[in-house]
Amino acid sequence: MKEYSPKEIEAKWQKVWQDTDLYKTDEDPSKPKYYALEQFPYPSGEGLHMGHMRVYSIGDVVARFRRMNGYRVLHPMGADAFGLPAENAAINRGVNPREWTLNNMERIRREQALLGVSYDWDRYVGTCLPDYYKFNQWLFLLFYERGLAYRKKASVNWCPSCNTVLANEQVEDGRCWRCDSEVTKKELEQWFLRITDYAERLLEGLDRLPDWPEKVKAMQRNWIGKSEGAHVTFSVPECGDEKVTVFTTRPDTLYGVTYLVLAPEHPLVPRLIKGKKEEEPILRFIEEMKKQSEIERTSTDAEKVGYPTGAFAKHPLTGELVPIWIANYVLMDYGTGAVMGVPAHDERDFQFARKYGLEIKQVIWPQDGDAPAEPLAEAYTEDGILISSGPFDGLDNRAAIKAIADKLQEQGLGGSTVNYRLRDWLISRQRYWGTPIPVIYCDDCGVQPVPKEDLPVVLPEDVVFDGKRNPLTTSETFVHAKCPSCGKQARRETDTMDTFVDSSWYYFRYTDAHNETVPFSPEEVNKWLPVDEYIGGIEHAVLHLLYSRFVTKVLYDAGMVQVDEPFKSLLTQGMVLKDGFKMSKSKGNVVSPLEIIDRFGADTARLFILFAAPPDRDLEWSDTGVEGSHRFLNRVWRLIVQNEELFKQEFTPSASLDAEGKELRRVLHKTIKKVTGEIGERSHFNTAISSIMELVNSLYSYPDTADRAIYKEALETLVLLLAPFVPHIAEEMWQMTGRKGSVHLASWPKYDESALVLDEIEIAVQINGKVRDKLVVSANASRKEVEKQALSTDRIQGWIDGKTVRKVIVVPGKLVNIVAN
RNA sequence: GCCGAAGUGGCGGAAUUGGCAGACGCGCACGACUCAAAAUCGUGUUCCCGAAAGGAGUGUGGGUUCGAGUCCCACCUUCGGCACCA
Repeated sequence: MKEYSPKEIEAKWQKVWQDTDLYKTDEDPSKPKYYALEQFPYPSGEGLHMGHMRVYSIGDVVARFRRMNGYRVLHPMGADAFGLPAENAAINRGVNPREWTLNNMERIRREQALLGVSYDWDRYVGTCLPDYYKFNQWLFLLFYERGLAYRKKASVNWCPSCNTVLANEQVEDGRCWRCDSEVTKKELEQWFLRITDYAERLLEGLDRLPDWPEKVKAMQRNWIGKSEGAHVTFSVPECGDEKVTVFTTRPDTLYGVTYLVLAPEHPLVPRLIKGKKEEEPILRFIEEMKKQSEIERTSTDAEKVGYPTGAFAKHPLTGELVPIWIANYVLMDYGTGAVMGVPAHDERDFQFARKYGLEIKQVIWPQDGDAPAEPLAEAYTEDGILISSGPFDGLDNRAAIKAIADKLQEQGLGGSTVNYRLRDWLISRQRYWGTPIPVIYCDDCGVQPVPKEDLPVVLPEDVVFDGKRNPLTTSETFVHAKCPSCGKQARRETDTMDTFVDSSWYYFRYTDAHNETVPFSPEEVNKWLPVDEYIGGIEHAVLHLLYSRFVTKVLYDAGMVQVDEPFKSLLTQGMVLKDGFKMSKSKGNVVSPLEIIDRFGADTARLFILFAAPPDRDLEWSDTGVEGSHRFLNRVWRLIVQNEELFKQEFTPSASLDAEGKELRRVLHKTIKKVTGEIGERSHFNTAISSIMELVNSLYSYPDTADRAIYKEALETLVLLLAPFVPHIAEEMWQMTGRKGSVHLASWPKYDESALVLDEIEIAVQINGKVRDKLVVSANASRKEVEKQALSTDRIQGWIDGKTVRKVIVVPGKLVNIVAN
């Protein structure tokens, strides 16, 4: 008998598919579209790992399933190829980043092909190639024209190890997302994209994404950090017209303010303390704060430390003077960098007031409680009724939030406002291997964007990689440029763009990958977007996925795309674990996909990874599990090979099937229904596969003497059902059944609801909810008949003997429950 | 502290609308084939007691219901995100 030899057939079919352009995108406009997309890989020097293997296997099932179901499917692949590792390789190994990256891209592409994935390689996109990054620059200019790209001097996150600034989203627990070094602060002039303008739309859009995991939406909501409250402006009489505006979510407690606190970096601080005895210690304190790392500064259990400035602010409604303090717990980059202290109704303020002996004034009182205990033992943060609040006394505090904000508004002293935690996206990077920001600085004309017709601004080759400076600053030919406006000598921007800019629009580019004049044409992009299923890792929940949504909304506003959300459905695949831990070199628990493919074939590897867990859950690698999957494929293989003779025979479907044939037909159609639903509706590939396994078990126990026509049909259908999961072996077996043409172009089988109906059904008979007997009844038996039969069996009679039957519940087709006592 | 997800056999996991808990696979045990082994095929496999009948059982405690892994209330544990956020 012919042996199953994955090596041989996988190489054979991969070549055939390539030679026949089998996976070239179907453009037939009469078919419904489907865009299946997996996050493109970062071509590091490591090659393919199990995480890749998993995401591509999932995406490939989705794409193949849709193709067989009559969709025209876009299923492209590319590489996210700019970024630090290539540049560091250049420094450490003395290689050229471009060559290094192109080699890695080629390698990962080769390894992806070994998985047997159905990509349209003609649409390949590599972000480090000038024909791609040209349009990063084009898009930057679009943002600039629309007032969404701006340059400002700000205190920014600096990674001392990567020698570059980072966006807020790229700092995790005060550490660099890539190298884990502690991030410090630096005052630098940098380019930002105005994502904060889109905060509300980014938040609101999440409600229109029912097919996104709740988890990711929650993370984005958290990150955007919407907070409703009010601005309140206090004046500082001793400083003339100076004002301090605070943000609060509790304007209802305004009459309980007994002090203000400013962040140490607040611009007003120097004026408040100038010439006072407080000046010296406060300046020392500010210096100390500056030296602290982000981690120390924002740690929840850091001791609250404050200093009085000696200055006082005038309460906007009472006119009372309250002391102004500065303290470490107030952050300059949230709200206004100033807060009002209401110790009676805020735990943190309470703590602070206790420590420094500040006044605690209660202004809210429980609805039906007794007079407030003096002094308060802890902050009262519940709802209640206002007291000691002038005209607002007796008002419910919820109502007072609005009433007091309105009053402030009326008097021009503040009013309701919304605050977001989200900061603008800092995109400048002081590194070489990225897209040059297309800007020129002219002494006479100022900031000058590079004209679109001059794009791309190409990365120069004459640079020095010494690990100390931004290499671009070492290229004379690059730095010196002519001012596009006046033509005089000018200086070119040497920073490059965050690579997350590159990946925030690549899925548009796939629709029109070779367009030389614009990033993509509206016709092409509108044919395919939104992405119907986007598959990738959870680690991009607030990075790539947030940036992509932002960029899409800007392109929507610019009239370039018709969608304002790029990814209709999102599937975040879990990690691949070994012995309970993420695979990593340092743990020494890495299993190489290529080794597995070499030993068992890609089909086995794909099958195992899809079968071992639902896609969104972490998956525990199991060597014996892989062997099990391989065993299953061998089992299927033998089933087909053993029946090669059968496939040569023609059958006219028999008018009446024998009992076994009928049962097989029922199992077959049940399987089609199950597999179709599990892939198409639920993305539960593990249960789809398990039901195929059950079908195979049925085929193995099907007697030789029973109907052959249905047996043959079941075998052929089995191959079709397996095709999305294990494309090579399915293709080989499809040929054995005598079919011409690829199984991957065949139609997905349809199920016949009437085949699912049974003549007789086994139902459970319960007494008081416990199963006591089983009963086989005719499928069309009436409730009454079923009840009668259930009550009449010997076993049931024995159980109800001496008891009174109170009630009998008949659930048709399922069970009978007899209530007796 | 706030938000999100999850807790089911020895293990991965299944049970889609409240209806026979443990599908499918791994592992394990036994059997067949074999001189033997591998491969393959078959049988069994939640736990306890038992010859059988039975009893217990989906993190814990309560509730709703004829009936709860599934719904409600209160808690525990684990994982993930945010957080001196005003």
